[in-house]
Amino acid sequence: MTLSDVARNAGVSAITVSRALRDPEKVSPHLRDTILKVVEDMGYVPDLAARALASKNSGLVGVMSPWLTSHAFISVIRGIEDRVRPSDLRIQYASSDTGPEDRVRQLRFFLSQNPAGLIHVGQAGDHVIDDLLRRAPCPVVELMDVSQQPADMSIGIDHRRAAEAATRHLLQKGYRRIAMLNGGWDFRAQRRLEGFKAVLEEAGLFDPALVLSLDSNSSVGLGCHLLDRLKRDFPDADAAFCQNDDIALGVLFECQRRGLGVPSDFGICGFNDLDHAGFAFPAITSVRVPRYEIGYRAVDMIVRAAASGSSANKIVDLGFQLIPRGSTDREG
Amino acid sequence: MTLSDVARNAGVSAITVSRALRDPEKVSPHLRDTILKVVEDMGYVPDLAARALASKNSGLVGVMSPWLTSHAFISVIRGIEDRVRPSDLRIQYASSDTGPEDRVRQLRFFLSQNPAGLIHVGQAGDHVIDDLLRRAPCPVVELMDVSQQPADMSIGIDHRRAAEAATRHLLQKGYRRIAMLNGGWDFRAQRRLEGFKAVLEEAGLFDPALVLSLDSNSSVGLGCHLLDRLKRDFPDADAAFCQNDDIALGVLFECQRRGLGVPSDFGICGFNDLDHAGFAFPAITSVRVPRYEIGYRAVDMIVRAAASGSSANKIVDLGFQLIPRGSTDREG
DNA sequence: CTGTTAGCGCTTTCAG
DNA sequence: CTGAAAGCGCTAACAG
Repeated sequence: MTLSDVARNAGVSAITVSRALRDPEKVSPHLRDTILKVVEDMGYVPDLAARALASKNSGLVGVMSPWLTSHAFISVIRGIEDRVRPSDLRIQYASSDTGPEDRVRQLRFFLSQNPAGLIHVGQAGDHVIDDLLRRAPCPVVELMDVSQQPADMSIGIDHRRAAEAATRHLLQKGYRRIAMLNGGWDFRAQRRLEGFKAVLEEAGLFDPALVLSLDSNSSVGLGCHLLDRLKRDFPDADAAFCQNDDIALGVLFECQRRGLGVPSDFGICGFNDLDHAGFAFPAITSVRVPRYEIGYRAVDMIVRAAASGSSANKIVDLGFQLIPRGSTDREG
Repeated sequence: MTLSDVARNAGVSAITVSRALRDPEKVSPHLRDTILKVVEDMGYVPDLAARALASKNSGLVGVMSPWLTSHAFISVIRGIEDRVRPSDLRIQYASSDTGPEDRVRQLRFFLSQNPAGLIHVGQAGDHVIDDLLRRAPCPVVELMDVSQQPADMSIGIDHRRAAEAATRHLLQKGYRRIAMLNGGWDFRAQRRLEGFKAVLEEAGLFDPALVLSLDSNSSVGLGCHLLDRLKRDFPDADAAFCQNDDIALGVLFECQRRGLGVPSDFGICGFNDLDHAGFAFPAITSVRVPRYEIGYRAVDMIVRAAASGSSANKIVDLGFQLIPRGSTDREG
């Protein structure tokens, strides 16, 4: 069933039906009602491929992230979806955690579809990707560290400063042998390491041996494992800055298993302020990142850039917030 | 830049370039190499909208779920992505947790795109949706309880039997005042309630007052909250069958906060066997659902159905597995 | 194996 | 406010 079928039944031309559907204002009220009724009755469904081809406007926003399936990204997705719903855009997600060549392939796929916008959770230093993003014929928002120059626009927080705040907090609470526990070393994690290192060096307390990392598909398990290794090799370690709250949760459990008192014997600070952090026992100190808002505003930036026709290299720093809780709550 | 541009530069006709790109076998090796080189040099990117329009084949698989952003769905997505990657399909996700009319809108959106397949995480009893799915001109896989008749195909587990197994386990361990703690009551949760109820009634131990539920956007917080309410109103409650592992985690934390011994004073059984269940202290007994495989095979079923042209009302029961752990490990 | 012709379903552009 | 004509970029179907 096509637009012409509807047009015939309504006694008008195809283009008028098209207008009644997309731009009701441009059709006389009477005709509009007739047409919309026929559309309804026939159960007509427009063909988006044809529409995209004819108008060179797909209404599609591509989201590309290596962490599509991470707990932290869930809130970002919620924000994205909420902002998209009232618009006439659609979102298509692609995970890019499968090596650089696949990443390029995914991006090409998006570009094949005349996207209305692109949201990219960056991997640093991939020139091919950077180039493609820079040339993309649509607004591009990078969800990343705001300290970097984006291809087009970016939104996020300053991860280095967030790490500094967390590390200072641990120092203030009197912890002295502070470890940093990590999953993979993506760009953000590296920025956090810089902040962590800078603050501890200033205090004369930085020990590179206390920076542990390991790839694992279970973050909670990783936390258990890393604490285990840490306490085995460095029994005097007295706190951990964990790169996400799942790791922090694993560390907490492992402390409980070993009978290590938290926060008295060992302090734990997480990152992201996921759901469970505030409800754990003890509750886990964490760095709150406005993830929902990052997703929401990323789409918003695309909508606005598309409307105004220019994006003006916008960089939005949404800021973070350290949330002190029981897991570090002892006298400094 | 279009196919014709490439064709001109390669000194062939457009259709030959088209074939070299999609069906290299059908073009002579020499010509193929020439063409692919020109494509590469020019950085030609095919227009998927035009392709979809001309071939009536979008290569798009729609995934619609009310839990796109739930922890349990993450593994399903991983399975989906892994199976899609080597194929020439693309996935588009839509969340459908925003009311029935929006759900229909989302589905229509997919249908507007000539999807190659549809994956639907079902909400029971929505006739409009059921109808649309039944009429859909493509393979449809429902991720749901396998006890139901699907519109086309379905894959999953039998939630009622899973709940029976979990409840029996709690009985075996000597728990007698067993509560069921729940988020929303979707279809699966209702099936689980049936199983829970049946087993307890058989033992003469079912008490409807011990079935608690509450909507909340924080599952861990919900677990804390529900345990709180449970112990306040029913101090003799001695175990909880939680509808997911996040709730179970909240219950565990709340028990710790109250000084309730787990598993001695209170038994906890979760559902899904999420990452953290096995690493908690004590580790949390849970029901393992093959979520990754459900996603993987769902796409596989679509691919096969598309290839064979028929789906034959396939229903695949992947089975579950009760994983007994510390949180219920006491002498019966 | 390669090319020609026609047309997918819609929208743009330009007339009325 | 409405319509006619043309064409978006690609591929099916047929021919050579």
